[in-house]
Amino acid sequence: MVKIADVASAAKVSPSTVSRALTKPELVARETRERVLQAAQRLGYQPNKLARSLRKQKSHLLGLIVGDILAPFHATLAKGVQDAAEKHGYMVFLFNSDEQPEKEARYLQELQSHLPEGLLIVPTAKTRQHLQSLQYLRNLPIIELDRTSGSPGIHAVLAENVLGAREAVEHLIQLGHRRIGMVAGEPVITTAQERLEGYRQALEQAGVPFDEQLVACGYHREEGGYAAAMELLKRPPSQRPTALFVGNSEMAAGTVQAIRDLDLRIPEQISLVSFDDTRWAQLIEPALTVVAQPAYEIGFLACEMLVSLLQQRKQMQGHTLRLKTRLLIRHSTARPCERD
Amino acid sequence: MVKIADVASAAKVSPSTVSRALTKPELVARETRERVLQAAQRLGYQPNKLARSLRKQKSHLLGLIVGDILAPFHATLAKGVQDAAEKHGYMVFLFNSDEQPEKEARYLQELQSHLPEGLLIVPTAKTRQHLQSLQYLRNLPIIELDRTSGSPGIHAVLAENVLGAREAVEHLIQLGHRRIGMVAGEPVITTAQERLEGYRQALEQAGVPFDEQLVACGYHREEGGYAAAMELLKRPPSQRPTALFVGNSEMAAGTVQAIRDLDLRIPEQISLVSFDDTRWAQLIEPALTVVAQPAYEIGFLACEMLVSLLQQRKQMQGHTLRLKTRLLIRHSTARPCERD
DNA sequence: TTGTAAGCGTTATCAT
DNA sequence: ATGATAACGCTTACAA
Repeated sequence: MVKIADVASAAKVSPSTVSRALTKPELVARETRERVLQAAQRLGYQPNKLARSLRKQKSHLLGLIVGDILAPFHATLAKGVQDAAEKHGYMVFLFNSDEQPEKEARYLQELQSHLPEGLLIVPTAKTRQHLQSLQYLRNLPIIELDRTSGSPGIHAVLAENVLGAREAVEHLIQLGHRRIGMVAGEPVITTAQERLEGYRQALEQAGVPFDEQLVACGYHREEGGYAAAMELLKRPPSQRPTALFVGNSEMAAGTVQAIRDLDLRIPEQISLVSFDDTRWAQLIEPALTVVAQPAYEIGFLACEMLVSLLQQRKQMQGHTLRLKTRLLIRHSTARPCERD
Repeated sequence: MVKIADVASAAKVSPSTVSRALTKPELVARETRERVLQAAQRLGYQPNKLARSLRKQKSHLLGLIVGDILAPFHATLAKGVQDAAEKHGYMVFLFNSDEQPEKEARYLQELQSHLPEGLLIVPTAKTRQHLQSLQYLRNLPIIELDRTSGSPGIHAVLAENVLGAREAVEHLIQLGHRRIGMVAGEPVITTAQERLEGYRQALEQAGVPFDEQLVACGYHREEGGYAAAMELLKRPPSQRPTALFVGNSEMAAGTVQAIRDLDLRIPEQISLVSFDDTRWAQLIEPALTVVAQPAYEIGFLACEMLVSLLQQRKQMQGHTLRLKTRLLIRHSTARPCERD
């Protein structure tokens, strides 16, 4: 590994001059600067960021913890973050909590030891308490993505979950549905809460009484969605929902399976609308009506927010950014069946 | 940030003793050790990995560059790598080349400055030449994933592309297809070459003459797949393939679109088999017959291989690991239409 | 404008 | 078994 000292002797100057020529060119005479730059080039010099970070007490590193890189939503978040980080010259250390608080704790600790300058995180239920014991990390600017941990004064970039859910359910109501079921996620997660709230609001506004029998909460993954949908769809035909609103795309996949296993037809016998747009939602037939989230933008803007926080002196008050969702009406929603 | 010196004074020992107590406990008296450990615990001490890496000249960092984290195959690779890395106490620095050689070059450089101990990469067409100028990186153990750059003596973990493709095409032939088209990727990528080769071999073995008119190469993404499929399917009915073999899942999505736009029915009018298994391939109807790649295992084993290389003294000879694919026969393949 | 020297937090070496 | 010291590669006062 060629280091500053090597460049220095090659250019016949002191190490400090090399350092200056490279990082503060205006402080060094043009002639010297060129000599140094050439030597550096010739030797293939690359600054050692470890040493630089240690000395400057700045790592130019950002930490990112997502729930599950295999989920397109999270992968897209991560891409947005990375693109924004790159734009500002930051590196991103990416981890998966796999939605497991213990893993999250481990990674937070690991991350801390690399002295990141800021943290972006899709929190789990325990994020708040994990952060408490991490003295260094918790004093960093932190931005939460997608959902919040409820930590006081924290920054967050989220989707308009309530509104998005309301629009989806309003769409169903407008089509004439009254018995609308919801496949909701685990209530500990704020997105699940908010989407449920949107569902409630839409019903209330339309004067449809809220019936908790029509809400099935469960594990937020595909299996959970399958089980929850089954529970709702197995009710006697006269009480069975004519439409289902699903809280995320993974549960939606389970819901589609359940519907198929029961030999129901979309949208003739059951209308379906889900949060999250995915490749498969577009490709199945009928294509799914969905509430699309601006995943890339959430990641990108969160990172921009973090960088701007880093560039200011003082910690700003906690700021929450809410990004609009878009209801994409495709072919899984229609008027309810006549028998109804 | 609490450092070793703080722990040292709290435990009334020297910094060296703290360092030893933490990293080589057997070298320090039990009593002292406990005092140190307690002090460290109490103060919430976390070693500064920057300093440690600088001093030890070992970063415990691995670099990973994938083509596109948004593609499920690459995301899964990354997950496998990270899980294996974690198992051995390594951290992974993850980048996306977006399949662009220029981005790859930038990230390789950035990566190098953090002194990773090894590199895992899904190479682009220029990886080989990029590595040439990176003196530090190119002397590291490097493992290529999914495809190879053709660098001499390099290690790689790949799928059995030739065999996988051959099985897929043999399956079509067994069903009675003779006019089988291939939607191939860009020939610069070794996976595309190999899958094409498998296609050839299957035809040859069955005594079906190879017809280059039935092979459409193109950009490996969805648009490329759409265009290529269109080209093949728009031929006059008597020359139109009765089955299509597609080189990867993104092009397969484009192919499905093309088939639908032409109002052809799968599998009655056109059989379809593609490389890569994805969520949508399982969920569309009919579900797609695919050649599934062990993406997670490729990532995991590649990382294991890298770690074992790091733990040996000398550089081993370049070693290539080929992992088996699995032909998953679902419902997009059937006997060709009678008119044929 | 350039050089000298100290220090970032660790760990390895050498004493004791 | 423990402590003093130097060194990893870089930046930055301060001095010249």
